[in-house]
Amino acid sequence: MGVSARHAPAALFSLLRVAGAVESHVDVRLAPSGLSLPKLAALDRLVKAGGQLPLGHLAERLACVKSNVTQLIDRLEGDGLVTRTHDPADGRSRLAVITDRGRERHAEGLRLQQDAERELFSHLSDEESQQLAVILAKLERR
Amino acid sequence: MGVSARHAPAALFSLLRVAGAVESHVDVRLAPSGLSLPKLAALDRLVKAGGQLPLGHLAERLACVKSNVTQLIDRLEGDGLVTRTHDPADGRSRLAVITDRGRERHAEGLRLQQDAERELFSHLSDEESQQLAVILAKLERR
DNA sequence: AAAGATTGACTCATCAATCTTT
DNA sequence: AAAGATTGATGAGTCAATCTTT
Repeated sequence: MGVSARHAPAALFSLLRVAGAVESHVDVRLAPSGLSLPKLAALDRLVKAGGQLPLGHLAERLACVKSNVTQLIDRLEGDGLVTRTHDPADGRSRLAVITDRGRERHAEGLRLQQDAERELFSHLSDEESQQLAVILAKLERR
Repeated sequence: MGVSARHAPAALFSLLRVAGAVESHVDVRLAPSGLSLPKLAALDRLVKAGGQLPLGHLAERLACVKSNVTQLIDRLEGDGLVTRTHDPADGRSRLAVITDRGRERHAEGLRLQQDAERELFSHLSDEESQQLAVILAKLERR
């Protein structure tokens, strides 16, 4: 990285803008399922965990704050996709349990999300996909 | 792009996660100025436009919906960084006008944002910056 | 009627404070 | 006291409905 090293101007805003566009594209594709990306992500973690998780663990796996999960589960419960039960092992803890409708919806949403993802990234060559992975890893490591 | 063409697994979530991390990193650096990235962006458009803009035009330049600008300007007005005036040319229109404090804050925030951006992207080689620009352009074009 | 702005209702995220259970 | 969850306030974004002015 020599004296001439200069990142593209407005790389920051470009990255944020594209990420926003990509996110909203996926959201649109997801809309027919009645799911948002955050809701799908929560259902996905539950399915991957075998159907249920304490809210605190779910927050960890979603990399967000616990109060956010409380509200997200409120909405998913309102949709009938999740229920809350007591944790038999610890009276302080609540379990989020996915319902049958929740599993169906998850399968549908996952399919739509993967279609959208394939569509978006199919415009990149193998080489570009590889480059992107490297660059994102570098950016993530501060 | 041959038969073997496959994008990196979870490229979508990787992109969204990194964008979120980058955004929050910049937000942290910006915090001492009392500005958020959306507030800085609004002030920046005003400065670039010579100090004032009708709210509708500001919404266009921020690529967001008008009601969002209404609320953003509410908050900036509360901070004393912007004032609202009537548009002499059209009674329906309101002008967002940046204040002196707003200009100072903008200069400070811009400096902090640019420092953070430089820091983030300095880890990329010239070549990688170039690659990133190309890839983001492709992703943006659907 | 159409354009500009605002308001109200909602999603999603944060933080600080609180309540309950351990 | 500490851990798990919730509540309340706030920021940032969307959409639909409304008010005012053209």
